[in-house]
Amino acid sequence: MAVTLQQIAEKAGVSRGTVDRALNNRGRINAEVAENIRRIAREMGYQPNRAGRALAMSRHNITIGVIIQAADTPFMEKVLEGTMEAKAEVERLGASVIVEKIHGVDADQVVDTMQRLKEAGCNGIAMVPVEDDKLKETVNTFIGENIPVVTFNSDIEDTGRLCFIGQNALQSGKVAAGLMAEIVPVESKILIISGYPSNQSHKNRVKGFAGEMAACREDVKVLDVQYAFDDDKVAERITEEMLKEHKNLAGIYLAASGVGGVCKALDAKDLGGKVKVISNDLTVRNEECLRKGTIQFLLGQNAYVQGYEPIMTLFNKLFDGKEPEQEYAYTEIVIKNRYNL
Amino acid sequence: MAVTLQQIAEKAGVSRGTVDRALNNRGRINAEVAENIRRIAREMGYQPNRAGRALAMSRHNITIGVIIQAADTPFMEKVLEGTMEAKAEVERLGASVIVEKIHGVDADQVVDTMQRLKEAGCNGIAMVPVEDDKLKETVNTFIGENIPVVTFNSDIEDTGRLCFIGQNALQSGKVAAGLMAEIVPVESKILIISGYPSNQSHKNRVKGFAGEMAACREDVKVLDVQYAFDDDKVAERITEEMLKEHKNLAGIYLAASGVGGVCKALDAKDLGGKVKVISNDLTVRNEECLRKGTIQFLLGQNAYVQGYEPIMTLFNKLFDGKEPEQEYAYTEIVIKNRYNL
DNA sequence: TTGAAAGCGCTAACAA
DNA sequence: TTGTTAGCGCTTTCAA
Repeated sequence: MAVTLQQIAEKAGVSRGTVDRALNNRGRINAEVAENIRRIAREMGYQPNRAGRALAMSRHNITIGVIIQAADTPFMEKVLEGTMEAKAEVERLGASVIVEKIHGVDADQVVDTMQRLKEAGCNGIAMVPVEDDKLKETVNTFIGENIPVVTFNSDIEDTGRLCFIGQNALQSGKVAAGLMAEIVPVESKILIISGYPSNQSHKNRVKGFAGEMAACREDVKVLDVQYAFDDDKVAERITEEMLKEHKNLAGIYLAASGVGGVCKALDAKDLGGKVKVISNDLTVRNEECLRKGTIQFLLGQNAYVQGYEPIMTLFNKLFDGKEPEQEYAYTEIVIKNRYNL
Repeated sequence: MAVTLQQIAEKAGVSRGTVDRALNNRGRINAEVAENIRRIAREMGYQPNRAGRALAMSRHNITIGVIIQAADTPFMEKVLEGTMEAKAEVERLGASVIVEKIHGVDADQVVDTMQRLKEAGCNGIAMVPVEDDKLKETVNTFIGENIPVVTFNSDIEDTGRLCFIGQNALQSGKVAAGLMAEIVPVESKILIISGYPSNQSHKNRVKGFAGEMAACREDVKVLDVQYAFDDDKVAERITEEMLKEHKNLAGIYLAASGVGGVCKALDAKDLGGKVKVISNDLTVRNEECLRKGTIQFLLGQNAYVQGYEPIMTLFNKLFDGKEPEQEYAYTEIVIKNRYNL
């Protein structure tokens, strides 16, 4: 059996309350007595019982608020799945989680939701932020009021937010480059299709890809970046045009959405599997293309973890006082081919 | 706040004990009353509080025994890491975990250890088994005595063991084939180096690789399987010989250990990066070769999960009565290139 | 500065 | 068949 507070108390000849004060640095205790108790606890290998702690703490009514973009994409659905799992898990330990879905990328709405969550008694907030000054300000206000904020999926820089959980977009681009470098022939051309020029994460993927490609395959020419605005139709048109223009186009790196369009264009010319395609996000449709062989690799960003971890991070902070291990918790970059889906 | 037994009891006009009996099917209760209570619980969205449950159950002294091969390989060290993490986690909920490391692959020793763990009061066993009839018998005896057994890393067939947690070796071979098929040129030759002819998991990897290779790259010739007996020296010699014998050797698939030897042989002829190498296991030395570019891909089998999950699976079974979701819990097959290590 | 005691939600033994 | 109660390990309040 594990060591309990009571056992330590007996050995130290004091009461349970005193041991508690000593081990949790609650003050109101004689320094020597405290030191002695800590020594005994160390010697006995004391590990606090989480169940007992959770039960006693359940009076504190720890509440975590989550602000998440509406789950209208398969990716966000997967995120939400992780969120709901984490919610169930911490609620079984006596805490509460309030999930607020918002639609579109409206900073004001995010700010309003934060306020509402605070009024509802939230002790911590996890959210997918948008780039906005007023939002930054609000985040810092919350921090000042001792309400930690965790960002996930995208980050909001220069604030006191506790940590960010999401993908290292630059690294993701590099991983794609490493794959592409292995599978395209010498002296060939490669096309990059991105989403929005303004999107930070798309930008970083492209940067990582182009940089690494230049570094390890000097013979390959990377064409100017095209933007598909996450639109299959646009991606299809771009692909068609570039295929026409560049005879020896050997590979396409999709830094954002548009797989469907690219595949349609390739299949129409019977080039599926010939022109190598590497893309992002493990959506059902993307996986289909992978299985068919029209695309060669998909890079995943572990949506589930992105939904799950922020809540757990906040819970650990609020419940155990444990700070996250690092400020940037990058999720693993997952490589999928048709066999390990 | 979450719903409690007490709240249900009040609404149903009965006592907490009765609600407990109803929701946990403990019998000794009027069927109609029970049904009514269950309905109310459902309506109120009752979720049992894990902390309360854990605390009450801690009198049962749930003990889990783990039998693991000595941690003298980096892989097993990683497994052990997962084991220790899971141990800490369930012990913080009031259970106990006894980890027994054994040396070599001696069935008798495994059987002895199982007996010892039973005498020490273990209510469940997680282990890396070896193929042996006496061991099978012992496993079945334990099952008969209501002590569930979970196998991990390797499996033991035809017994009543609760489940197996580990890699799908056949699929791992296929994933490797999918990668190799993308990176070797037409009309080239590929070498397979396995470990032991008798090792089930090596055999399955080879089978998966060869089968899939034949299916998707008819132009490529797969040479006869060579065995390196997990020995770098042997792997090196094989590589040297085959390089001499086959001019257009384009790829090597290593189904077991020996990466160091293969790389040495390739580097000696300045063929690192030219002859494509795909291997298994994310050991430090292997990762080094990947970073240097001498090998192209490593397939991981998530050692940590293999150490962690068996304990959690047993704990869920013993604590919640929850059966594992599937009999074969295959760990994800992880693809690593030099950028996502 | 310390001790005593109540209570968190649940299980289980005992009493009715 | 049902109710009552003690107790799991911990936190926290109140009293000493």
